[in-house]
Amino acid sequence: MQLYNTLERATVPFVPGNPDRVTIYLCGPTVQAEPHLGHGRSAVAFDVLRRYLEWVGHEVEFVRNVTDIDDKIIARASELRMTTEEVANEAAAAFTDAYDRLGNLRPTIEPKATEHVDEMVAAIETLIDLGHAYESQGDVYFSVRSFPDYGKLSRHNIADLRAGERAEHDDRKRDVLDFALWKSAKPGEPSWPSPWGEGRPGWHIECSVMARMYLGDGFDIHGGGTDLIFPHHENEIAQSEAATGKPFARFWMHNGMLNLSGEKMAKSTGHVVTLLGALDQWDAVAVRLFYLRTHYRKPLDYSRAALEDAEASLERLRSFRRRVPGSVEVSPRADVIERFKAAMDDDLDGAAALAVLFETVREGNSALDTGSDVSSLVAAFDEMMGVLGLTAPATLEADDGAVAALAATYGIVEGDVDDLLELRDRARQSKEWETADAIRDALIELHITIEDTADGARWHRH
RNA sequence: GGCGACGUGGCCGAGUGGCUAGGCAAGGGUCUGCAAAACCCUGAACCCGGGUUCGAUUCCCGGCGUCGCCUCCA
Repeated sequence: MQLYNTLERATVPFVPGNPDRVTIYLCGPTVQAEPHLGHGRSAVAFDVLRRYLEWVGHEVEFVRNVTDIDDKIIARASELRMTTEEVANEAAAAFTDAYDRLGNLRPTIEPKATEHVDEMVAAIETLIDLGHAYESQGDVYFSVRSFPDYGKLSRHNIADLRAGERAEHDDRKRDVLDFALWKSAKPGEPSWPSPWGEGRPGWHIECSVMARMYLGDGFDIHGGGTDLIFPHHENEIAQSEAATGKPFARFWMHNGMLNLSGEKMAKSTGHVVTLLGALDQWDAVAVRLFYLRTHYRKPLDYSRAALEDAEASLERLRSFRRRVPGSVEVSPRADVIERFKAAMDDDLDGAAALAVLFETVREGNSALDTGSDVSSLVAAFDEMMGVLGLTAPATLEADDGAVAALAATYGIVEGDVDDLLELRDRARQSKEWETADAIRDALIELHITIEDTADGARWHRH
């Protein structure tokens, strides 16, 4: 298997340090507000990585942190007159809900920053002892020039960074590029005790500490969005490797941004489509398919049309599977699985993997039309759908109220879709096509599609 | 200004130095109640200008354009 390693700027063979336990750390969200579609993309990209690794036989330790203390959470809490804990818990619950609905497996460990402050303080002390950090007016900063490799991930060099520095000069820092490991607390802010007074950890040290604590030094894969390469991941490397002298993570994987009207979706600008909102509007599996259609490293543009396209594609997959009800017990067709693996082994080429899936559907449909055995194709289909996390049934519920209202117009009290289908069936039998078609068309308006088959009418939410 | 990514048919989107991506939409057909849904089939592309090559959408150089990072951010 080959993966693109940002550290090398190349796609290179991926061999786990320990094949029995592949270790992945993914930068999770800062829980200040509810998730948007971009967060979902990152979560899905790495969920597919994890599922694929497990499918090919690895055990995977998958850590995704929750940053539940930072300046923005504090600002939001004071704005809403809530505690930072309340803000964080509420947002974290929204993330969990949205990620579950997307069909992501839960991380094996989901550490919270606030539960690891002691370890962070210890790590900062180590950095001070080693001369890589210094205290200044209750803050502690990492000294960038003390780490010669600084810039190796983002391919920046210190001189260029200084030249392009836009941040205002802060006289507590010895160098504009130095970044905070510890921030002193202002009155009323949540804080933890430390040798430098009451305060809170800086964002970057949180990830360094939690990653090393759960996965050890030199773990396999560190992931996140491309927007985190600099400074966040660069700083994580600096802190960790300065402290230990050992490599921090072996592979760095970064997912591309989700764009809205050609521009990056970002909380800070309010330029967002919320994830939960999208999941109320579209089938969760369609949203997932929308992500997977584009290679994970490329930018992906959100649009209504793109989601509708994904929805239609998903329907093709589902209707194929509906033709062969139940589970299949035979082994999957080997050539299909081989092609699927080839696509996934090539830096998780989801789009190419989907092509294999759709080709399988076409071949399967043709075989069904001629009455050939399709069980090994269906088995392969199920395997691939499982690895991609697309097997969930339709997630959007029929609107019971609207259906009942429709039924009422035909004199049915508290009717459901099945009642309407029964009515339509009777109309069809007596060749009252207008009535039958009116019911069908009205149901389509309610996102319910009817399929007339030899065994009678079936319906599904679309 | 520095670093980086990308520009493929109507739309989305893989990939390759010469040989079919795939999806959506469109057109044709099968089935059917003339339908709907479903299924099958079909076509069309590689930003511009040079260069390397027997041959480039694919490699190299230049241009134009879009986007990301350089500040919090998945």
